[in-house]
Amino acid sequence: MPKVGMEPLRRRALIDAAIAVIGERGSLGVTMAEIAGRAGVSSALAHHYFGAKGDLIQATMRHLLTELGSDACTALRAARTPRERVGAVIAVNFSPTQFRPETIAAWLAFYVEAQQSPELRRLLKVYARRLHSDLMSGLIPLLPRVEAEHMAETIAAMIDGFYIRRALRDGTPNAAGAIALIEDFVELRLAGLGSRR
Amino acid sequence: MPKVGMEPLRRRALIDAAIAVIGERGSLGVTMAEIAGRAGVSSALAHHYFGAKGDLIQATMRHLLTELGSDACTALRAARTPRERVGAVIAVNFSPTQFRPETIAAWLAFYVEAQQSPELRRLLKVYARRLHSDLMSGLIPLLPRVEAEHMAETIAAMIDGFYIRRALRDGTPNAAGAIALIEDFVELRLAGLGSRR
Amino acid sequence: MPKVGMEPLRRRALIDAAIAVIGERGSLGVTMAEIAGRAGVSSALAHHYFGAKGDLIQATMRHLLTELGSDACTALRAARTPRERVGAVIAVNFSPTQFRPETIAAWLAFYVEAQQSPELRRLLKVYARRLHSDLMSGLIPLLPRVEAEHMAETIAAMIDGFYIRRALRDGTPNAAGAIALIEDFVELRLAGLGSRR
Amino acid sequence: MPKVGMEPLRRRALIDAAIAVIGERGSLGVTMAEIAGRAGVSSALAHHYFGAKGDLIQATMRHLLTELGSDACTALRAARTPRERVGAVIAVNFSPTQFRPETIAAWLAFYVEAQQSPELRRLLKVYARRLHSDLMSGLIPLLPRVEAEHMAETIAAMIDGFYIRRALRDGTPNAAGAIALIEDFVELRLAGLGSRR
DNA sequence: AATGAATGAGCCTTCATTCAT
DNA sequence: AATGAATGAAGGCTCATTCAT
Repeated sequence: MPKVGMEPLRRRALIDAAIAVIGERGSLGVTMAEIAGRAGVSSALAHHYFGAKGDLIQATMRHLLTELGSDACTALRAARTPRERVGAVIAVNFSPTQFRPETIAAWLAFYVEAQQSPELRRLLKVYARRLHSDLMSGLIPLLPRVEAEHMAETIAAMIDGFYIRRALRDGTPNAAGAIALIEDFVELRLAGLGSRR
Repeated sequence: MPKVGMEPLRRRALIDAAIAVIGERGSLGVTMAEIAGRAGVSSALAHHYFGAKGDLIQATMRHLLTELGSDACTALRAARTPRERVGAVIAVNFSPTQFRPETIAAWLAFYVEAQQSPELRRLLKVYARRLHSDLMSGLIPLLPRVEAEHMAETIAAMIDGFYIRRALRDGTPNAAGAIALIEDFVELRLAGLGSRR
Repeated sequence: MPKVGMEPLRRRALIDAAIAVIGERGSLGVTMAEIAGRAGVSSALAHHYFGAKGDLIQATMRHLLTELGSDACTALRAARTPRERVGAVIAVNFSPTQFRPETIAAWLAFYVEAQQSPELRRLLKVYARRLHSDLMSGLIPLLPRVEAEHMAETIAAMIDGFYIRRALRDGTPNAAGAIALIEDFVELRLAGLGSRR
Repeated sequence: MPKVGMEPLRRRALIDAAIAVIGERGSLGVTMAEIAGRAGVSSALAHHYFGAKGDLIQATMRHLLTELGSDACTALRAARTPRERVGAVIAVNFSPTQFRPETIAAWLAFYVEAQQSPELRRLLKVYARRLHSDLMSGLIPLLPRVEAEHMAETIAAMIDGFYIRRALRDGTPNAAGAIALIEDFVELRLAGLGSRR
């Protein structure tokens, strides 16, 4: 009995395996055989579904991006005020689904690889733009445009900064601490400007 | 043309070449032959002086670390007040010698690789600790201990965050902008606490 | 042409090729490419099936050992008397399947390599022990224990000695001559003791 | 002050170093750098004095051969009767100067290498011939020609056999045991023929 | 749909050897 | 007399990729 409709299942399994393996090793220098093995299939099958290794890597990153995007979307929908929108964007980046050691490691690996691969860089820019616009959607009502821009940039840098710094820590990353420090900054800035929350 | 005393020259040339090549490619996945070729020597010579590839990589990172350390030292000596110390530490990380595309790329590559290599991780932790203590040396006189700790952590994250974000930009990184945003945060926080500058 | 179930065929072909090449060159310093080429496959495939070069070498030696072991077993089963057992053990070591130039050369190469490789040494000791016990199974009924031990040791030394000496000869080794000289010694010793054949 | 007359000293030191290193590693696969290092000089100097590596190896073997030859000569001169000559030849091969682990290992390595190198094979044949004629000089007066030939060949095989077998043992080789077993054979054979000692 | 078989290309590393000093 | 400097050549090994089944 020929198995039909396996394609989406296999693709998903391979992408999950890629995240797991890349996360564990903290590098894109993992082999196709490792990824395929983790997914329980042969490396030939991985090529069958994704073509070259780079394509699987890209698909994996796209998956991460999509997941983050939908998480952000959900969080933003639940926000009632502009200030809550800002908090939601920050929180989602440190949510248990995102801020796991393996995901963090994978993100960093992608950042580095992006310098060689225009396609990966393009994808990361998509993410950066979206993060920026998500933040701005909350900040614009609270601050003058220029200050909002600055603040969005600073928050984004802090998020990435905590990601990269946690990568050095052993053990579980401390999401709550990171959120607290960023929120602290947001509060301070908004208070200083007598913002209309 | 003298043929003696080449060792230090070659070692230095190879490390410089390593930074250049790693920086260009944004990855430690460069070949010994590339690095050696850039330095104008054979790959065999690189092995002769450094042993394995990993050793050259480590030496390169140590070099970067040392350079940053001495830059920081110099900058700190010139600072007259605690507040100036904080500014000096921030500034040095974005000085023209440090915040160049190739150096930035190399740093990121090291961060990622650190997850696989305990030795590289150790080196990065040294850097992190030093950055922290340098910042604290300026913050302690200005803030209560706990707040100083938090602030040091936040500043460090912002520095790393701007590094990683600049890696995505094409063209020259904007050091001044990054400094301004971080300084802005520092000012805000110190003002808010009515600190004794 | 079937493309499945190649593994045992390839493994065997590679081991045979290894014996041939090592035999020709009289040294383990042959390249994987040479062995693989002789077997008609790429060196990558040799690594695929055996891992490292050392593993192929070990497998090859194990093969030689196994073959000698089964030859000896067959020969011993055909022996009717203790005296015939002794003769069988001697004969089998100089049988056309064992006492060929390439096999001899391979054995010597293994002996030498054994001094560096504990694993090879272990394997050679297995062979030595088996030869000893095979000889003893025939000698014990014919001689007092101590004399039997001595004789077994001497015969073993003569076998190895003729092997190493034949390695220097050009052309076909003279198996019959070696057997005759060893048998001569056995006869002499047994006669001298008035043994019960 | 220029050092003069260093050549013979250096050559000797390098040959001794070669024996030591080859003996330790039990293989000719040692590097020129290792040998030179053991002799306390640079590898370039080894090339200066010996040319290629093969030349040093040959010189080393020639040295071993010469030493054994002069040992044998001395021993033979002290022998009063033909029977003593036979004993002397046997004994000299197991004397403390010859039957040391490192010398044994070196000999075996040479035997194996001889299969690749005509020059080394030639040297080993010289040794074999000399051993044979030394033995014959004692056996001819004691036995008919044909029997003497056979016996010389057998003794030679036993000597080489004990060498190769000792290579597998750990620890100090047992010279006395080997001599006893060979002498035992000699006695037996001579007694059996009612020889005229 | 899936895989074992197979390989070419490339990289790290070693080492004998040469040369200028 | 002696050596540090330097390299070409080669080998082991890995890995993405293809192909026939």
